Amino acid sequence: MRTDSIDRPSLSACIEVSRLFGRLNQESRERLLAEAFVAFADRGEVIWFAGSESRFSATLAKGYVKLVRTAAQGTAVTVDIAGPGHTIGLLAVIEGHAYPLTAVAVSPTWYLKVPSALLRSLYQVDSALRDEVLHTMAPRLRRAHDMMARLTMGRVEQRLASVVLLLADSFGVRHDAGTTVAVPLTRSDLAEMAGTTVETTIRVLSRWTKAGWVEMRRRHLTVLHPESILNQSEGD
Amino acid sequence: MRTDSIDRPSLSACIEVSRLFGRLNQESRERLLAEAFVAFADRGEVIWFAGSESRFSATLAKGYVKLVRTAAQGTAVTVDIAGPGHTIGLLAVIEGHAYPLTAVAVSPTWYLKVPSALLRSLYQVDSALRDEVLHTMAPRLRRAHDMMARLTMGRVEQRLASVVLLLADSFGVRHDAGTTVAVPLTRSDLAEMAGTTVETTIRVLSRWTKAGWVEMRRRHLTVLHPESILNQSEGD
DNA sequence: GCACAGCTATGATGCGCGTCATAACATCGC
DNA sequence: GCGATGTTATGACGCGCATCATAGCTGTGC
Repeated sequence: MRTDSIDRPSLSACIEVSRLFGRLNQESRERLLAEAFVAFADRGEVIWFAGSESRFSATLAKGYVKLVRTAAQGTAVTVDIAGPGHTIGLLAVIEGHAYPLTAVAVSPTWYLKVPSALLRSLYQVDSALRDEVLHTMAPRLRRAHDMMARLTMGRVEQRLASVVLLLADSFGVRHDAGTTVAVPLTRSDLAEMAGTTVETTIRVLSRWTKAGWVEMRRRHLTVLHPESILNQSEGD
Repeated sequence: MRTDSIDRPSLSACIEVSRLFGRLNQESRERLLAEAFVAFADRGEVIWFAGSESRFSATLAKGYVKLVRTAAQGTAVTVDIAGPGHTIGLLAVIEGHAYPLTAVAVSPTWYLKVPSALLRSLYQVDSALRDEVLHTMAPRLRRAHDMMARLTMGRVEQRLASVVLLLADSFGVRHDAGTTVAVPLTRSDLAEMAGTTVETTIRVLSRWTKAGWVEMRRRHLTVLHPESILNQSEGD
Protein backbone atom coordinates (compact mmCIF):
# COMPACT_ATOMS: atom_id res chain seq x y z
CA MET A 1 0.00 0.00 0.00
CA ARG A 2 1.50 3.28 -1.06
CA THR A 3 1.23 6.31 1.12
CA ASP A 4 -1.23 8.60 -0.53
CA SER A 5 -0.42 12.15 -1.42
CA ILE A 6 -3.43 13.00 0.73
CA ASP A 7 -0.97 12.80 3.63
CA ARG A 8 1.17 15.45 2.03
CA PRO A 9 1.86 18.23 4.53
CA SER A 10 1.80 21.88 3.49
CA LEU A 11 4.93 23.96 3.20
CA SER A 12 4.07 25.97 6.26
CA ALA A 13 3.31 22.84 8.26
CA CYS A 14 6.84 21.63 7.49
CA ILE A 15 8.29 24.90 8.70
CA GLU A 16 6.11 24.86 11.80
CA VAL A 17 7.36 21.54 13.18
CA SER A 18 10.99 22.38 12.47
CA ARG A 19 13.18 23.33 15.40
CA LEU A 20 15.46 25.09 13.00
CA PHE A 21 13.00 27.19 11.00
CA GLY A 22 10.29 27.48 13.63
CA ARG A 23 11.46 30.86 14.90
CA LEU A 24 12.60 32.43 11.70
CA ASN A 25 11.93 36.13 11.13
CA GLN A 26 9.19 37.11 8.72
CA GLU A 27 11.41 37.87 5.76
CA SER A 28 13.39 34.64 5.93
CA ARG A 29 10.19 32.72 6.37
CA GLU A 30 8.73 34.14 3.19
CA ARG A 31 11.81 33.28 1.20
CA LEU A 32 11.56 29.76 2.53
CA LEU A 33 7.90 29.54 1.49
CA ALA A 34 8.79 30.80 -1.95
CA GLU A 35 11.89 28.73 -2.72
CA ALA A 36 11.69 25.53 -0.70
CA PHE A 37 9.39 22.64 -1.58
CA VAL A 38 7.88 19.51 -0.14
CA ALA A 39 9.17 16.11 -1.24
CA PHE A 40 8.41 12.47 -0.51
CA ALA A 41 10.53 9.35 0.00
CA ASP A 42 9.10 5.87 0.39
CA ARG A 43 10.38 3.29 2.84
CA GLY A 44 13.87 2.18 1.79
CA GLU A 45 14.30 5.01 -0.65
CA VAL A 46 17.63 6.87 -0.66
CA ILE A 47 17.34 10.63 -0.19
CA TRP A 48 20.99 11.18 -0.93
CA PHE A 49 24.17 9.17 -1.14
CA ALA A 50 27.28 9.73 0.92
CA GLY A 51 29.92 11.46 -1.15
CA SER A 52 27.51 13.18 -3.51
CA GLU A 53 27.44 16.94 -3.78
CA SER A 54 25.13 18.55 -1.23
CA ARG A 55 22.32 20.26 -3.15
CA PHE A 56 19.78 20.63 -0.38
CA SER A 57 19.01 20.02 3.27
CA ALA A 58 15.97 18.03 4.38
CA THR A 59 13.68 19.03 7.22
CA LEU A 60 11.51 16.07 8.18
CA ALA A 61 7.79 16.60 8.65
CA LYS A 62 6.52 13.02 8.77
CA GLY A 63 8.45 9.78 8.86
CA TYR A 64 11.95 8.76 9.86
CA VAL A 65 15.32 8.70 8.15
CA LYS A 66 18.43 6.72 9.01
CA LEU A 67 21.87 8.11 8.35
CA VAL A 68 24.14 5.35 7.18
CA ARG A 69 27.84 4.96 6.71
CA THR A 70 28.78 2.39 4.14
CA ALA A 71 32.19 0.79 4.47
CA ALA A 72 34.39 -0.34 1.64
CA GLN A 73 33.32 -3.96 1.87
CA GLY A 74 29.62 -3.25 1.79
CA THR A 75 28.80 -3.47 5.48
CA ALA A 76 26.57 -0.59 6.47
CA VAL A 77 26.34 1.07 9.86
CA THR A 78 23.53 3.33 10.93
CA VAL A 79 25.08 6.15 12.91
CA ASP A 80 22.02 8.31 13.54
CA ILE A 81 18.28 8.47 13.12
CA ALA A 82 16.27 11.61 12.43
CA GLY A 83 12.54 12.16 12.95
CA PRO A 84 9.90 14.87 12.53
CA GLY A 85 11.29 18.33 13.26
CA HIS A 86 14.87 17.35 12.60
CA THR A 87 16.93 18.78 9.77
CA ILE A 88 19.58 16.67 8.09
CA GLY A 89 22.35 17.60 5.70
CA LEU A 90 22.77 20.91 7.47
CA LEU A 91 26.51 20.98 8.00
CA ALA A 92 27.30 19.61 4.57
CA VAL A 93 25.28 22.37 2.93
CA ILE A 94 26.53 25.23 5.09
CA GLU A 95 30.16 24.21 4.81
CA GLY A 96 29.78 23.35 1.14
CA HIS A 97 30.97 19.78 1.49
CA ALA A 98 29.67 16.55 0.06
CA TYR A 99 27.21 14.65 2.24
CA PRO A 100 29.26 12.54 4.66
CA LEU A 101 26.46 10.00 5.20
CA THR A 102 23.82 8.28 3.11
CA ALA A 103 20.24 9.19 4.07
CA VAL A 104 17.64 6.45 3.76
CA ALA A 105 13.94 6.67 4.67
CA VAL A 106 12.90 3.95 7.11
CA SER A 107 9.23 4.82 6.77
CA PRO A 108 7.21 6.80 4.22
CA THR A 109 8.61 10.27 4.70
CA TRP A 110 7.53 13.79 3.80
CA TYR A 111 10.18 16.43 4.05
CA LEU A 112 11.02 20.02 3.21
CA LYS A 113 13.69 20.28 0.57
CA VAL A 114 15.73 23.46 1.02
CA PRO A 115 18.17 24.22 -1.82
CA SER A 116 21.77 24.84 -0.76
CA ALA A 117 21.91 28.37 -2.08
CA LEU A 118 18.80 29.34 -0.16
CA LEU A 119 19.94 27.78 3.10
CA ARG A 120 23.35 29.37 2.86
CA SER A 121 21.95 32.79 2.19
CA LEU A 122 19.47 32.49 5.05
CA TYR A 123 22.32 31.39 7.27
CA GLN A 124 24.33 34.45 6.36
CA VAL A 125 21.50 36.86 7.01
CA ASP A 126 19.57 35.44 9.93
CA SER A 127 21.56 35.31 13.14
CA ALA A 128 18.78 33.44 14.96
CA LEU A 129 19.19 30.66 12.44
CA ARG A 130 22.91 30.50 13.14
CA ASP A 131 22.31 29.97 16.82
CA GLU A 132 19.75 27.30 16.07
CA VAL A 133 22.23 25.44 13.89
CA LEU A 134 24.60 25.19 16.80
CA HIS A 135 21.82 24.09 19.11
CA THR A 136 20.89 21.27 16.77
CA MET A 137 24.48 20.15 16.37
CA ALA A 138 25.33 19.94 20.06
CA PRO A 139 22.97 17.11 20.98
CA ARG A 140 23.91 15.20 17.86
CA LEU A 141 27.58 15.31 18.76
CA ARG A 142 26.74 14.24 22.27
CA ARG A 143 24.59 11.37 20.99
CA ALA A 144 27.37 10.27 18.68
CA HIS A 145 29.91 10.18 21.50
CA ASP A 146 27.42 8.41 23.69
CA MET A 147 26.79 5.71 21.13
CA MET A 148 30.49 5.38 20.39
CA ALA A 149 31.12 4.60 24.01
CA ARG A 150 28.28 2.14 24.30
CA LEU A 151 29.15 0.39 21.08
CA THR A 152 32.83 -0.07 21.71
CA MET A 153 32.48 -1.73 25.05
CA GLY A 154 30.87 -4.87 26.17
CA ARG A 155 28.52 -7.63 25.14
CA VAL A 156 26.32 -7.51 22.11
CA GLU A 157 23.33 -7.83 24.40
CA GLN A 158 24.29 -4.61 26.18
CA ARG A 159 24.83 -2.81 22.91
CA LEU A 160 21.41 -3.82 21.67
CA ALA A 161 19.94 -2.72 24.96
CA SER A 162 21.63 0.67 24.57
CA VAL A 163 20.33 1.07 21.05
CA VAL A 164 16.79 0.12 21.97
CA LEU A 165 16.72 2.38 25.01
CA LEU A 166 18.16 5.28 23.06
CA LEU A 167 15.44 4.83 20.46
CA ALA A 168 12.75 4.62 23.11
CA ASP A 169 14.19 7.75 24.63
CA SER A 170 14.41 9.74 21.42
CA PHE A 171 11.33 8.51 19.58
CA GLY A 172 9.29 6.72 22.21
CA VAL A 173 5.57 7.16 22.75
CA ARG A 174 4.79 6.58 26.41
CA HIS A 175 1.61 4.82 27.45
CA ASP A 176 0.33 2.83 30.42
CA ALA A 177 2.21 -0.42 29.81
CA GLY A 178 5.49 0.93 28.48
CA THR A 179 7.15 2.91 25.73
CA THR A 180 6.63 2.19 22.05
CA VAL A 181 9.30 3.19 19.57
CA ALA A 182 7.63 5.28 16.88
CA VAL A 183 10.20 4.39 14.26
CA PRO A 184 9.28 1.23 12.32
CA LEU A 185 12.51 -0.74 12.43
CA THR A 186 13.31 -4.25 11.24
CA ARG A 187 15.69 -6.57 13.09
CA SER A 188 18.12 -5.84 10.33
CA ASP A 189 17.94 -2.10 11.06
CA LEU A 190 18.55 -2.72 14.73
CA ALA A 191 21.46 -5.02 13.95
CA GLU A 192 22.91 -2.32 11.73
CA MET A 193 22.78 0.13 14.60
CA ALA A 194 24.18 -2.20 17.23
CA GLY A 195 26.94 -3.47 15.02
CA THR A 196 25.88 -7.08 15.08
CA THR A 197 24.11 -9.60 12.83
CA VAL A 198 20.42 -10.08 12.16
CA GLU A 199 20.46 -13.55 13.69
CA THR A 200 21.92 -12.44 16.99
CA THR A 201 19.50 -9.53 17.16
CA ILE A 202 16.58 -11.89 16.66
CA ARG A 203 17.86 -14.25 19.31
CA VAL A 204 18.30 -11.49 21.85
CA LEU A 205 14.92 -9.95 21.14
CA SER A 206 13.09 -13.27 21.44
CA ARG A 207 14.86 -13.85 24.73
CA TRP A 208 13.63 -10.46 25.93
CA THR A 209 10.14 -11.16 24.66
CA LYS A 210 10.02 -14.48 26.51
CA ALA A 211 11.16 -12.72 29.66
CA GLY A 212 8.32 -10.24 29.16
CA TRP A 213 10.62 -7.25 28.94
CA VAL A 214 9.64 -6.13 25.45
CA GLU A 215 6.77 -6.70 23.03
CA MET A 216 6.94 -6.66 19.27
CA ARG A 217 4.27 -6.47 16.65
CA ARG A 218 5.19 -5.92 13.04
CA ARG A 219 8.00 -3.44 12.97
CA HIS A 220 7.00 -1.82 16.21
CA LEU A 221 8.89 -2.40 19.40
CA THR A 222 7.51 -1.71 22.87
CA VAL A 223 9.79 -1.57 25.88
CA LEU A 224 8.08 -2.78 29.05
CA HIS A 225 10.94 -3.08 31.52
CA PRO A 226 13.79 -0.73 30.57
CA GLU A 227 15.81 -1.53 33.67
CA SER A 228 15.67 -5.27 33.11
CA ILE A 229 17.04 -5.26 29.58
CA LEU A 230 19.80 -2.94 30.68
CA ASN A 231 20.73 -4.77 33.87
CA GLN A 232 20.60 -8.33 32.61
CA SER A 233 23.93 -7.83 30.93
CA GLU A 234 25.48 -5.42 33.40
CA GLY A 235 24.68 -7.29 36.57
CA ASP A 236 25.47 -10.66 35.14
CA MET B 1 61.08 14.26 35.20
CA ARG B 2 58.58 17.04 35.57
CA THR B 3 58.00 19.39 32.71
CA ASP B 4 59.61 22.62 33.72
CA SER B 5 57.71 25.86 33.80
CA ILE B 6 60.39 27.05 31.42
CA ASP B 7 58.26 25.43 28.72
CA ARG B 8 55.32 27.56 29.74
CA PRO B 9 53.90 29.32 26.70
CA SER B 10 52.80 32.93 26.87
CA LEU B 11 49.16 33.96 26.77
CA SER B 12 49.49 35.37 23.31
CA ALA B 13 51.27 32.27 22.06
CA CYS B 14 48.26 30.23 23.21
CA ILE B 15 45.92 32.52 21.32
CA GLU B 16 48.15 32.45 18.25
CA VAL B 17 48.02 28.67 17.71
CA SER B 18 44.29 28.49 18.33
CA ARG B 19 42.03 28.03 15.33
CA LEU B 20 39.22 29.49 17.34
CA PHE B 21 40.83 32.64 18.72
CA GLY B 22 43.42 33.15 16.01
CA ARG B 23 41.32 35.62 14.03
CA LEU B 24 39.64 37.45 16.83
CA ASN B 25 39.12 41.20 16.49
CA GLN B 26 41.32 43.50 18.54
CA GLU B 27 38.84 44.19 21.30
CA SER B 28 37.97 40.56 21.95
CA ARG B 29 41.62 39.68 21.87
CA GLU B 30 42.42 42.16 24.57
CA ARG B 31 39.68 40.88 26.81
CA LEU B 32 41.07 37.40 26.33
CA LEU B 33 44.56 38.56 27.26
CA ALA B 34 43.17 40.22 30.34
CA GLU B 35 40.84 37.54 31.67
CA ALA B 36 42.08 34.18 30.43
CA PHE B 37 45.13 32.44 31.87
CA VAL B 38 47.60 29.69 31.13
CA ALA B 39 47.37 26.40 33.02
CA PHE B 40 49.25 23.11 33.13
CA ALA B 41 48.22 19.46 33.42
CA ASP B 42 50.68 16.63 33.81
CA ARG B 43 50.38 13.29 32.06
CA GLY B 44 47.38 11.40 33.43
CA GLU B 45 45.97 14.43 35.18
CA VAL B 46 42.24 15.10 34.87
CA ILE B 47 41.37 18.55 33.54
CA TRP B 48 37.68 18.10 34.26
CA PHE B 49 35.30 15.30 35.04
CA ALA B 50 32.25 14.38 33.01
CA GLY B 51 29.13 15.62 34.73
CA SER B 52 30.79 18.50 36.52
CA GLU B 53 29.69 22.06 35.93
CA SER B 54 31.49 23.69 33.01
CA ARG B 55 33.53 26.58 34.37
CA PHE B 56 35.95 27.07 31.52
CA SER B 57 37.02 25.92 28.08
CA ALA B 58 40.55 24.77 27.35
CA THR B 59 42.55 25.75 24.29
CA LEU B 60 45.56 23.49 23.98
CA ALA B 61 48.95 25.03 23.26
CA LYS B 62 51.27 22.09 23.93
CA GLY B 63 50.43 18.48 24.63
CA TYR B 64 47.47 16.23 24.02
CA VAL B 65 44.23 15.51 25.82
CA LYS B 66 41.92 12.52 25.53
CA LEU B 67 38.19 12.87 25.98
CA VAL B 68 36.86 9.87 27.82
CA ARG B 69 33.45 8.49 28.52
CA THR B 70 33.29 6.41 31.64
CA ALA B 71 30.56 3.79 31.81
CA ALA B 72 28.71 2.72 34.91
CA GLN B 73 30.88 -0.34 35.48
CA GLY B 74 34.17 1.50 35.24
CA THR B 75 35.14 0.70 31.69
CA ALA B 76 36.38 3.81 29.96
CA VAL B 77 36.21 4.63 26.27
CA THR B 78 38.22 7.36 24.61
CA VAL B 79 35.94 9.02 22.09
CA ASP B 80 38.19 11.82 20.87
CA ILE B 81 41.68 13.25 21.12
CA ALA B 82 42.60 16.91 21.01
CA GLY B 83 45.97 18.47 20.26
CA PRO B 84 47.65 21.88 19.96
CA GLY B 85 45.29 24.46 18.50
CA HIS B 86 42.14 22.60 19.49
CA THR B 87 39.64 23.93 21.98
CA ILE B 88 37.69 21.54 24.18
CA GLY B 89 34.68 22.09 26.39
CA LEU B 90 33.33 24.60 23.92
CA LEU B 91 29.78 23.37 23.52
CA ALA B 92 29.32 22.66 27.19
CA VAL B 93 30.32 26.21 28.09
CA ILE B 94 28.33 27.96 25.38
CA GLU B 95 25.19 25.95 26.02
CA GLY B 96 25.67 26.14 29.76
CA HIS B 97 25.67 22.38 30.29
CA ALA B 98 27.84 20.14 32.38
CA TYR B 99 30.85 18.64 30.59
CA PRO B 100 29.65 15.50 28.81
CA LEU B 101 33.11 13.90 28.76
CA THR B 102 36.08 13.62 31.10
CA ALA B 103 39.23 15.35 29.82
CA VAL B 104 42.56 13.71 30.67
CA ALA B 105 46.01 14.87 29.60
CA VAL B 106 47.96 12.13 27.82
CA SER B 107 51.16 14.15 27.85
CA PRO B 108 52.35 17.16 29.80
CA THR B 109 49.97 19.83 28.58
CA TRP B 110 49.87 23.61 28.61
CA TYR B 111 46.53 25.18 27.84
CA LEU B 112 44.59 28.41 27.87
CA LYS B 113 41.87 28.42 30.48
CA VAL B 114 38.98 30.63 29.36
CA PRO B 115 36.32 31.22 32.04
CA SER B 116 32.74 30.44 30.99
CA ALA B 117 31.47 33.96 31.47
CA LEU B 118 34.20 35.38 29.26
CA LEU B 119 33.73 32.84 26.50
CA ARG B 120 29.99 33.31 26.47
CA SER B 121 30.23 37.05 26.29
CA LEU B 122 32.80 36.90 23.50
CA TYR B 123 30.53 34.47 21.69
CA GLN B 124 27.63 36.91 21.93
CA VAL B 125 29.63 39.85 20.66
CA ASP B 126 32.00 38.48 18.07
CA SER B 127 30.27 36.99 15.04
CA ALA B 128 33.56 35.71 13.62
CA LEU B 129 33.91 33.59 16.72
CA ARG B 130 30.47 32.14 16.20
CA ASP B 131 31.34 30.99 12.72
CA GLU B 132 34.56 29.48 13.97
CA VAL B 133 32.72 27.50 16.61
CA LEU B 134 30.64 25.84 13.93
CA HIS B 135 33.72 25.19 11.82
CA THR B 136 35.38 23.41 14.70
CA MET B 137 32.33 21.34 15.53
CA ALA B 138 31.67 20.05 12.01
CA PRO B 139 34.83 17.96 11.66
CA ARG B 140 34.42 16.60 15.15
CA LEU B 141 30.93 15.35 14.40
CA ARG B 142 32.20 13.82 11.19
CA ARG B 143 35.08 12.15 13.01
CA ALA B 144 32.70 10.80 15.62
CA HIS B 145 30.42 9.28 12.98
CA ASP B 146 33.41 7.92 11.19
CA MET B 147 34.77 6.21 14.27
CA MET B 148 31.33 4.92 15.21
CA ALA B 149 31.09 3.18 11.89
CA ARG B 150 34.57 1.74 12.07
CA LEU B 151 34.17 0.59 15.63
CA THR B 152 30.85 -1.14 15.24
CA MET B 153 31.84 -3.30 12.37
CA GLY B 154 34.41 -5.93 11.91
CA ARG B 155 37.46 -7.50 13.42
CA VAL B 156 39.42 -6.01 16.25
CA GLU B 157 42.44 -5.89 13.97
CA GLN B 158 40.58 -3.61 11.56
CA ARG B 159 39.37 -1.38 14.35
CA LEU B 160 42.89 -0.96 15.66
CA ALA B 161 44.07 -0.22 12.16
CA SER B 162 41.39 2.46 11.83
CA VAL B 163 42.37 4.02 15.13
CA VAL B 164 46.06 4.05 14.32
CA LEU B 165 45.54 5.48 10.85
CA LEU B 166 43.19 8.13 12.15
CA LEU B 167 45.82 9.14 14.69
CA ALA B 168 48.54 9.20 12.07
CA ASP B 169 46.27 11.30 9.93
CA SER B 170 45.32 13.79 12.63
CA PHE B 171 48.53 14.02 14.60
CA GLY B 172 51.14 12.44 12.37
CA VAL B 173 54.56 13.87 11.62
CA ARG B 174 55.64 12.75 8.17
CA HIS B 175 59.25 11.90 7.45
CA ASP B 176 61.20 9.81 4.97
CA ALA B 177 60.41 6.37 6.36
CA GLY B 178 56.83 6.89 7.42
CA THR B 179 54.51 8.80 9.73
CA THR B 180 55.08 9.11 13.47
CA VAL B 181 52.12 9.74 15.73
CA ALA B 182 52.96 12.78 17.84
CA VAL B 183 50.67 11.73 20.68
CA PRO B 184 52.47 9.57 23.25
CA LEU B 185 50.00 6.71 23.69
CA THR B 186 50.30 3.50 25.66
CA ARG B 187 48.84 0.20 24.44
CA SER B 188 46.21 0.73 27.06
CA ASP B 189 45.24 4.07 25.51
CA LEU B 190 44.99 2.49 22.08
CA ALA B 191 42.92 -0.36 23.46
CA GLU B 192 40.61 2.16 25.07
CA MET B 193 40.08 3.84 21.73
CA ALA B 194 39.59 0.66 19.73
CA GLY B 195 37.29 -0.89 22.28
CA THR B 196 39.45 -3.90 22.98
CA THR B 197 41.82 -5.17 25.68
CA VAL B 198 45.45 -4.32 26.30
CA GLU B 199 46.56 -7.87 25.58
CA THR B 200 44.95 -8.04 22.17
CA THR B 201 46.33 -4.63 21.28
CA ILE B 202 49.83 -5.76 22.18
CA ARG B 203 49.46 -8.95 20.17
CA VAL B 204 48.26 -7.10 17.09
CA LEU B 205 50.97 -4.48 17.33
CA SER B 206 53.75 -7.04 17.72
CA ARG B 207 52.37 -8.87 14.69
CA TRP B 208 52.53 -5.61 12.73
CA THR B 209 56.00 -4.89 14.00
CA LYS B 210 57.23 -8.33 12.94
CA ALA B 211 55.70 -7.76 9.51
CA GLY B 212 57.61 -4.47 9.34
CA TRP B 213 54.48 -2.38 8.99
CA VAL B 214 54.95 -0.27 12.10
CA GLU B 215 57.74 0.66 14.48
CA MET B 216 57.43 1.48 18.14
CA ARG B 217 59.79 3.07 20.58
CA ARG B 218 58.58 4.06 24.01
CA ARG B 219 55.15 5.50 23.60
CA HIS B 220 55.74 6.59 20.06
CA LEU B 221 54.26 4.76 17.14
CA THR B 222 55.48 5.05 13.56
CA VAL B 223 53.40 3.79 10.68
CA LEU B 224 55.52 2.52 7.79
CA HIS B 225 52.99 0.79 5.54
CA PRO B 226 49.52 2.27 6.04
CA GLU B 227 47.97 0.22 3.27
CA SER B 228 49.24 -3.06 4.66
CA ILE B 229 47.80 -2.71 8.12
CA LEU B 230 44.49 -1.67 6.62
CA ASN B 231 44.32 -4.36 3.97
CA GLN B 232 45.49 -7.34 6.00
CA SER B 233 42.11 -7.51 7.65
CA GLU B 234 39.97 -6.37 4.75
CA GLY B 235 41.45 -8.53 2.09
CA ASP B 236 41.71 -11.58 4.24
C1' DG C 1 -6.17 -17.88 -5.69
C1' DC C 2 -0.74 -18.35 -6.49
C1' DA C 3 4.15 -17.05 -6.54
C1' DC C 4 7.73 -14.28 -4.83
C1' DA C 5 10.28 -11.26 -1.83
C1' DG C 6 11.29 -9.70 2.66
C1' DC C 7 11.31 -10.67 7.38
C1' DT C 8 11.50 -13.71 11.38
C1' DA C 9 13.11 -17.71 13.59
C1' DT C 10 16.19 -21.68 15.23
C1' DG C 11 19.89 -24.92 15.23
C1' DA C 12 24.99 -26.59 14.34
C1' DT C 13 29.77 -25.30 14.00
C1' DG C 14 34.05 -22.96 14.57
C1' DC C 15 37.26 -19.41 15.86
C1' DG C 16 38.22 -14.68 17.44
C1' DC C 17 39.26 -12.55 21.30
C1' DG C 18 38.25 -11.67 26.22
C1' DT C 19 39.88 -13.49 30.58
C1' DC C 20 43.27 -15.16 33.66
C1' DA C 21 47.51 -16.28 34.44
C1' DT C 22 53.00 -15.08 34.69
C1' DA C 23 57.08 -12.52 33.82
C1' DA C 24 60.62 -9.28 31.76
C1' DC C 25 61.48 -4.28 31.45
C1' DA C 26 61.23 0.52 32.12
C1' DT C 27 60.52 4.48 34.99
C1' DC C 28 60.15 7.05 39.14
C1' DG C 29 60.78 8.28 43.98
C1' DC C 30 63.62 7.55 47.91
C1' DG D 1 71.71 1.74 44.68
C1' DC D 2 66.73 -0.15 46.17
C1' DG D 3 61.75 -1.43 45.82
C1' DA D 4 57.06 0.19 44.02
C1' DT D 5 54.39 1.00 40.08
C1' DG D 6 53.27 1.07 35.25
C1' DT D 7 54.02 -0.88 30.70
C1' DT D 8 55.07 -4.51 27.43
C1' DA D 9 54.94 -9.24 26.39
C1' DT D 10 53.37 -14.27 25.73
C1' DG D 11 50.83 -18.43 26.55
C1' DA D 12 46.49 -21.43 27.81
C1' DC D 13 41.54 -21.78 28.08
C1' DG D 14 36.83 -21.23 26.95
C1' DC D 15 32.78 -18.73 25.79
C1' DG D 16 30.23 -15.44 22.78
C1' DC D 17 28.83 -14.59 18.62
C1' DA D 18 29.59 -14.58 13.47
C1' DT D 19 28.74 -17.73 9.86
C1' DC D 20 26.21 -21.10 7.29
C1' DA D 21 22.07 -23.65 6.59
C1' DT D 22 17.14 -24.30 6.64
C1' DA D 23 12.40 -23.19 7.18
C1' DG D 24 8.06 -20.88 8.71
C1' DC D 25 5.75 -16.52 8.31
C1' DT D 26 3.75 -12.05 6.41
C1' DG D 27 2.70 -8.97 3.08
C1' DT D 28 2.41 -7.45 -1.87
C1' DG D 29 1.67 -7.97 -6.89
C1' DC D 30 -0.42 -10.58 -10.57
